[in-house]
Amino acid sequence: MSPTGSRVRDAAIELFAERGFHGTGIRDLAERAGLSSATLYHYMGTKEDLLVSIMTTSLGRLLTAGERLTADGDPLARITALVELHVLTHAVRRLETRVVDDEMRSLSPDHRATVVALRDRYEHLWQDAIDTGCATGAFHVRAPRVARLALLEMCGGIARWYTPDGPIPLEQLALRYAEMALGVLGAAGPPPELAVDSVRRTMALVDEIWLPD
Amino acid sequence: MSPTGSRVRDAAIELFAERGFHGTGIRDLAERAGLSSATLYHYMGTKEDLLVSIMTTSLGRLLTAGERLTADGDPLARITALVELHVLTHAVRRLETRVVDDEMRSLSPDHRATVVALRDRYEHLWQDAIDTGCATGAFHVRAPRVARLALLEMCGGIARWYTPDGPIPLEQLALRYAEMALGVLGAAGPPPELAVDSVRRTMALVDEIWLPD
DNA sequence: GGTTCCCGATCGATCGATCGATCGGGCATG
DNA sequence: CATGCCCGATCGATCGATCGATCGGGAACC
Repeated sequence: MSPTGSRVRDAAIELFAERGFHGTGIRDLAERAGLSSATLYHYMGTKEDLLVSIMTTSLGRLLTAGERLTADGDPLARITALVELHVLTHAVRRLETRVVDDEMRSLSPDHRATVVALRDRYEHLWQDAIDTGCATGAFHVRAPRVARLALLEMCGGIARWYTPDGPIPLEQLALRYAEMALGVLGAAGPPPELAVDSVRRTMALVDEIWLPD
Repeated sequence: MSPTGSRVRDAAIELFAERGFHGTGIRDLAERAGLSSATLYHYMGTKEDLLVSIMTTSLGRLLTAGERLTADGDPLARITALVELHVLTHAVRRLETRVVDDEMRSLSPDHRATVVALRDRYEHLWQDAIDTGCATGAFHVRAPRVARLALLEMCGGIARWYTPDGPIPLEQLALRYAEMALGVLGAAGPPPELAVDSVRRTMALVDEIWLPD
């Protein structure tokens, strides 16, 4: 994407996250990007196209990363990696993940269907790890589907309050969330040094997939 | 409130939850309430006044209920009751709790300060129960503040997907969330019959505080 | 001289909010 | 009981502002 195109996208992510899609005007977008409102349309389609593009690329990266992290490993390792991935991305890409999570309702039906399909594929990675863990006896959950929804909300919620200035380093935060998630699933955690290894591996993947832009 | 005033408020809750505050027009509101857009202003102040009123009454009820449920009891009983309360209200009053949780950003600074103050008082009930439980050894959490945030997001998230038609009765759902919350806190759960008693008591309080309208 | 980039001007539509006017039912006065 | 008045409730019309989007043309670069 052209440098100006990226500026437009970044401005949109900031404003959509801050004020919401309907709360952001074309002129706000243009001002933030340092362009006239007319020039904006040289770099984007409609305002909704811009939203859809932000959501699909963000969700697409999350899905790619999730698939790589769950390609092998036992259920405990897989769910741990997914929790770390979800927490880390929602922290380091706080604004765009908020847009993805909060602006689904602003999409027209067909666009929404596309985005929901992506989200469902991602959430299936979680459900599969949880169900397998329940079957092997690694997890003890009475309602696996509810557990998936609860975990996703819990981990994604970090985007609503995280700031890099907080007292707890991000790596520690991811460890805490992994511990809490295993508590939700009624599972015993791995030895601490293995947990740290897992977080470092996940952080490296997040850097690899999210940094090149 | 007058019957028509209630109709206006109900319409606003539905539309704000469905389309967002900025996504809802005065004329949408009027149509849903069965009035002209002019008549709307006989029953409300500005559109934002309507939003503030919805948020403060909803949060006020939650705070009242939370204070009553945590007036006595050990930390485990208190956090269990808070989880049940949060889950039950976010399920039975799904729309208005979504408005409270999602539309904070649509408020002007002074109105937001009012609502945030209410929310902070409510969340302090959670933090106090968690901290006390950590001090007495009932809970085992490395980062109590993070645990509070994680629990609140996990429990409130039910408003994003709950429907009464689901396969799991609401009472069971509350029990599952209480179990998961104790897992997050590293606490042993109470015997099943005590847990059921707690949920029934919380459901009765929710009915008492939320039904009279 | 075509292509890319950019903008001032402007479009019709819709926004939140207000206007003056009307209707009808209670209520005090005679 | 009848009359005249008041007022809550309601509406159609309309306000100025802003919305998302488009146009034709200028400037810069290859």
